[in-house]
Amino acid sequence: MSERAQSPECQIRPYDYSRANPCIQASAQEGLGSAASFQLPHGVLPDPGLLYSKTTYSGITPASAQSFFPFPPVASDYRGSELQVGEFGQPKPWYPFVGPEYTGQVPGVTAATQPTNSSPPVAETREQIKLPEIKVERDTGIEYSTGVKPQQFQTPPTSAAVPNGVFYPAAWNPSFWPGIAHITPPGGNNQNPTTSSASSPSMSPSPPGNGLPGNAFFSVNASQAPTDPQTENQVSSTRSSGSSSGGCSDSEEVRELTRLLTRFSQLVLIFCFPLVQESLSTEELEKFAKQLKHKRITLGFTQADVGLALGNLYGKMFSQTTICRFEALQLSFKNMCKLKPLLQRWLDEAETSENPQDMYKIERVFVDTRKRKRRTSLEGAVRSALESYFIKCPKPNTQEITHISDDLGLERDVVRVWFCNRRQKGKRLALPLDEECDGQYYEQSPSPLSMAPSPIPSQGYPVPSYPGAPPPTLYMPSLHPPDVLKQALHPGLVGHPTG
DNA sequence: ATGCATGAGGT
DNA sequence: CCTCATGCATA
Repeated sequence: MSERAQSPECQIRPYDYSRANPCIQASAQEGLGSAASFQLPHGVLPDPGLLYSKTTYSGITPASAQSFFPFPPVASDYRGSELQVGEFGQPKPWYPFVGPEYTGQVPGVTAATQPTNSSPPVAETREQIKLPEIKVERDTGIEYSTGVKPQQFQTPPTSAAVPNGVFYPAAWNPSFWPGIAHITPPGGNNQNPTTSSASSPSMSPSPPGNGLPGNAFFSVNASQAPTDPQTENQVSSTRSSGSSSGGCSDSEEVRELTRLLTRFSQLVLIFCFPLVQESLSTEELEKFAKQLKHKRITLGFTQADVGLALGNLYGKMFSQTTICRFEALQLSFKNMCKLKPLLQRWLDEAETSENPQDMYKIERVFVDTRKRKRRTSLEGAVRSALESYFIKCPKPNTQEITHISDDLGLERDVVRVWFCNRRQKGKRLALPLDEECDGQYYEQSPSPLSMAPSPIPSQGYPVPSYPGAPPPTLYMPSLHPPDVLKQALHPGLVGHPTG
């Protein structure tokens, strides 16, 4: 591999994920909780060539900006960037806000804070199964109201394939993440994770439990894997003995305890290992993402297929969206690190198995009981207006949100969510370097919302001059490469009416 | 591929 | 109410 050591100077990537290793740190330190702090070596600079970002941002980049990673092949071109400063000798004209704030979209590594959690709420539910062809109506029109709507997860039409969708009853336990679920209560309730195991099926080709050497940890046996009985006395033993309180003698108990401890430690390893293991660098992630995409395509899988396959492997599936974002390196660094091992395993299996296709192409449909609000589609003008507001104040307070919503005729919540998403997007895409600053990133300063796009009369918002907020115009630096320009063209953003 | 939404954790 | 991870729905 081309690893470059990243000497400070040489650095390659804009911001590198390498710094990261949050996981490791975290685990080492407190065990997962603290992941939040990643820091980059400041010495590292992104390459000059990559500067795009800031600029990009200027325009409020619409979508394209997303490419934060240098990912040539894949879709995006990358420009990364990041640094907030023009270290390269460049002045950073583009910064609208003062320092910390929003620089632009740069690849983002967000400092995350997630402790290991991440198990999606839904997952469990989903594990329910599906029925063969359930066609659910997507929008029943009713959406939000009542009920439950079944959702189906089928491979997209576009996708190549899935001709033979196999449905599996998802029998696994809710434990999506290897071991996690069970860890806690070793003695407690997870007595038999195995229950469902029987059904696990499809994955047959690769033994859930042990097939992968390198990834042993993932074996997750504990959780879902039904198949590996042998694995250390797994559950069965535990469970049986445990339950039979009466029959056990002390020695047995001791043994049992020992076993539990052993198991526990194993689980801990399983759990933590991945974290540690992936001390990935940006480069590695990029490379892996490319590889994944390439192989995936070669093997004929769609992103959705992969997401489903992960469900089969781990009991935790992912959506096409997530896989897509992974390939495009659009997830936070931490998130990338977390998913990489899973995808790696999938890749390994897919490659090794003879006909992965059969194995993995499965369709599952589950029912999700929750109702979801219908997605609001904001008009271009409205978006532009929001962008304008965002430029002025990325983090509006309640009052400001209200103001904006009134002004634009949107629901407050819609506005709030829009800002949340916008910030998230901005972070994702941008900025890595000092994440430490992240807090400051979008500071909530007195926002000068006065700048209403067009219609907005400055209602009474005092317009404190945003400290960092320079004239919007700045955002559109002329520097950008073509792509940037495209983005810039985005309808309203650019113009930002100075209103 | 991406926009808007949801929900778990955190403050 | 925020951030983050994720995903449905859609462009």
